Amino acid sequence: MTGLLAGNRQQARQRLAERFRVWSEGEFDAARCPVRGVLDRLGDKWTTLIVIALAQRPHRFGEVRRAVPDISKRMLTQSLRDLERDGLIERRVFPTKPPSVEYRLTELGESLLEPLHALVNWAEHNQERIAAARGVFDAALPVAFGVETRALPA
Amino acid sequence: MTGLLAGNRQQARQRLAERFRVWSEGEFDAARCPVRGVLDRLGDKWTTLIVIALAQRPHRFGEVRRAVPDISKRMLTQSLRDLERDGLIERRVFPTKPPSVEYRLTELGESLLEPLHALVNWAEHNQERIAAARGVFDAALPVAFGVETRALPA
DNA sequence: TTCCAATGGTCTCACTATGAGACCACGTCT
DNA sequence: AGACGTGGTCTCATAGTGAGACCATTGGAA
Repeated sequence: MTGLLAGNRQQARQRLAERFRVWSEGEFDAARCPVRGVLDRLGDKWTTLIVIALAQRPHRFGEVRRAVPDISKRMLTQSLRDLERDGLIERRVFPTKPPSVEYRLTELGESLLEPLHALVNWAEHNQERIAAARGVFDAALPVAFGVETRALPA
Repeated sequence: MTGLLAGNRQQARQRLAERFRVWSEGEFDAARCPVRGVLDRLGDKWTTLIVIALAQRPHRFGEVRRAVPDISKRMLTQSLRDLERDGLIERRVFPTKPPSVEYRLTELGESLLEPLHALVNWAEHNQERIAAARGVFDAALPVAFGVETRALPA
């Protein structure tokens, strides 16, 4: 197991490093690297959750809201707009009374599910290790001591 | 191509939907779903970039800062702390004068590179489609018209 | 009949997270 | 002697976010 996995990991590492080097070359325009823009969107707290919710099936506005209970209407609207603007979801209005609106993944949005699934998978597999690490870190905080372990010791 | 890719996509879709359903069952504790916590961290604008930067090799504080130029010292410090707390990176202090500090990925952090690479790969492959979609969306904004296409038409 | 809920949003207000930049203590280079 | 680089922390102004009021309409319940 170590062999193949380590191989994949090394490959991933090298490719990411390579990408990063490429981005860093030339003057740094900040928005010069388009991946930044894309990652920012995905990095959004709600965006990812909405996409996952829509992975099941199309949802209406209220359904999304119920599926992701702790999102405010304001942010839900904004996230849906952003997602629609980026072409990841599609918005359909039906002339019912009152009018109903349905959101569904586009083909582009669906293509995102694969890498997203890889990430969610990783998160599920490693959440315990992360929780453990947090416990260790928090326990090691120099609360009882007056010792400042972070500032420069001079 | 359509066959295999579509197959993977369907699989990803179904698995994500399945996960989401599981999370949604029982009363929603918000923090009940640990994946939320992990995704929030990854969703962080800077976290991901720092991890990618460290994929190359260990970096010192100032090096990370130069690698990700538009991050403030404040957020860099905080992001590095969070990453360290989650066990994704390790912090080493060397007793040089002035003391130098090195950050490197842990094994857990390195394991994140694989799904992260998948995501970055997707972002690079699809950034043009996204940019195009944004263009279309922005062009379709009812600026010239007084028409409000978003609010309910009553 | 009248009142309430649900539809999909928008708008305002308060709070919080973020970025810019000063400051620190030390040592080295000019 | 004065400026700079080390890795941070601290304050302050501004940006982003969440809570909740509000809107217009219609259907169902009281």
